[in-house]
Amino acid sequence: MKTDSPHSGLRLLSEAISPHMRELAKKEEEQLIAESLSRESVIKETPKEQVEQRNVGKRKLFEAELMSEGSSQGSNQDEKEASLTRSLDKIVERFLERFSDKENEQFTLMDLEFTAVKRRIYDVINVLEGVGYIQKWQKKNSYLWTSKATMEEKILKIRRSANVDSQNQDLVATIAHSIVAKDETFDDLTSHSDNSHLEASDSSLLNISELSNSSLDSSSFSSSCSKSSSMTKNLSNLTVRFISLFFRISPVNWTLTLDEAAERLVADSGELDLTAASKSRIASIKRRLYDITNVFLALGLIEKVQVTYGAGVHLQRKSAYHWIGATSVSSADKTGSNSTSKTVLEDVTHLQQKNSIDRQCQTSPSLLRSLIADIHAELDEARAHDSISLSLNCPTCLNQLHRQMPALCPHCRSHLPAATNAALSESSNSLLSTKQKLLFSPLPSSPIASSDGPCRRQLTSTPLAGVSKIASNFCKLSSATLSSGTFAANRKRKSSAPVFSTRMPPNFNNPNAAIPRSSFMSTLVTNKKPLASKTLNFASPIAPNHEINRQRKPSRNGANVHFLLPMEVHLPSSPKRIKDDSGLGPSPSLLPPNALNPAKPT
DNA sequence: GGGTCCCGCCATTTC
DNA sequence: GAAATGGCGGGACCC
Repeated sequence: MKTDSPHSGLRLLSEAISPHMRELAKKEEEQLIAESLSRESVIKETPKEQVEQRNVGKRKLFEAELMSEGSSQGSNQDEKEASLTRSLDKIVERFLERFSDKENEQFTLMDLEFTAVKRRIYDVINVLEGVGYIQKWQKKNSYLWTSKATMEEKILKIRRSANVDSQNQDLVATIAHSIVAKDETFDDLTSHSDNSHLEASDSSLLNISELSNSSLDSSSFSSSCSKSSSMTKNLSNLTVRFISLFFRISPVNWTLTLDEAAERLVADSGELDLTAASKSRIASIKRRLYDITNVFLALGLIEKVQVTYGAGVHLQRKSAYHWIGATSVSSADKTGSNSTSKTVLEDVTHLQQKNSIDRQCQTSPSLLRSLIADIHAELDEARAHDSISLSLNCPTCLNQLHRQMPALCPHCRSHLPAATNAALSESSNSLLSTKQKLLFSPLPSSPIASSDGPCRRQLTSTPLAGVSKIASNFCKLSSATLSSGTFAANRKRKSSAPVFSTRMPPNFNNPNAAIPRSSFMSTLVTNKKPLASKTLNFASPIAPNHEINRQRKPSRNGANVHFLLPMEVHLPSSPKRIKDDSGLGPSPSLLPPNALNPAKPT
């Protein structure tokens, strides 16, 4: 745009808007210029003050220009000032009002039929771009409002790129392999698990980078973490990375504190240390995350919750944000239904995560490490008691073969015949299936007939089944049912650690029972921008049972109880059986990046 | 005193 | 060179 004075551009812009606004802007411009000139004639201002005066005038003019024909009915300047939307969530609401029924609509800032401070609009646009609602159009000052479906698709991509699924599938595969590969040590297993986790994280960084379709060159994202420093400086990219953190840091409960997120984002860029610069960087990122969360709250993508760490005198409470997807709390939830709050991700992907192994394994490596220890103990016990050996012998050395996947005899290292391998494989698969059923079994698909209203579900004592049970939340389980399931009765689990309590509090099934205030609290979010809406306890998953049990409490209106899974707990690097855990300790992101990848003992 | 978030300076990018 | 864009830190406000 060719301009010959600071105000000529604004004049051109004002000509493009309504006659009313054009008149208004013209008057304001004349008034401001007149005021400025009169001041200059009386007071000798410094150049800086002059510039500032001019900038203020320009800002006011532009903000006036952004006023719509419909909303510009106010006759005086005070009303206009008051009507200027300044907060990000309000601006998002205006965006949604303006574009809620639109799809793939191109627009410029001048097309926005609401009043807002321009600088804030840029913030919102950038976040909306990161979410996928908006795409920057080819030419300057032009944007494309896509659609909710596009946004959901992008979020799904972000989540997939977080590699949670593949990461956990790797872990499951590792566990499954360990079940049949008796000679694999626990050290190897944990080392493998952690490596896969870190590899997944690293690759997710790259994928997330590629996902960002901002104006920055995507190739600059793909080389190293150190280069990601510049990535985090772009609000759109920061938005993408922030979303991915929900699935990376907290793959089960999708809940983050801003401290964790900021620290992790800085750590990802290789800047996390104890220097003042690093702390300043974290503080700066946090400011941006506040902006992003405000937009997310207005979009209904997250909800604000309170999380507690530890217990007793060590109890710490913090605000956090829980990813809920694009669907707000359903009316069914508000009326007391047992249904979960459905996320858009579920809608889009049709993932039946609730009872799937995949879902069950979306948990922390440390938890899985503990589980692996359980599995080994259980298998040792089973082998000892059930004599699960195979009556197949190596044709070369005649030693007895065990259920192992390699096609080599473990004794003489000779190649086994195809028929022997097939038999071994079949037997291994059978054993694996049995053990998976035993160890990973989801909740029974058929509800158990119950005399006290809603269907009850049988449960197992398996830690992962416990995960599933909590994840599938809202299942009403009486303590009697919980402790008397067939599996639980038949299998006396010798767990190394109470990974998850499978016992509900005594009065859980009795809505009239008094429940202590300190219990798990969850209330529905009624406002788009709630204050502290939920209280979640993120005590260690391997904390004593009573700690877990204290987490549960019906919501204030008795309508909805959210069970969120415990946050990741970092275990000692030693691959010993986990005996206890206080549930305290630094937040995951405070730990060095390699904390999850203890050096493999040599 | 810390969490939150609005304000606006000013560097960078775009035209 | 002007305008658009947006990174960034200050600081007000609130609890």
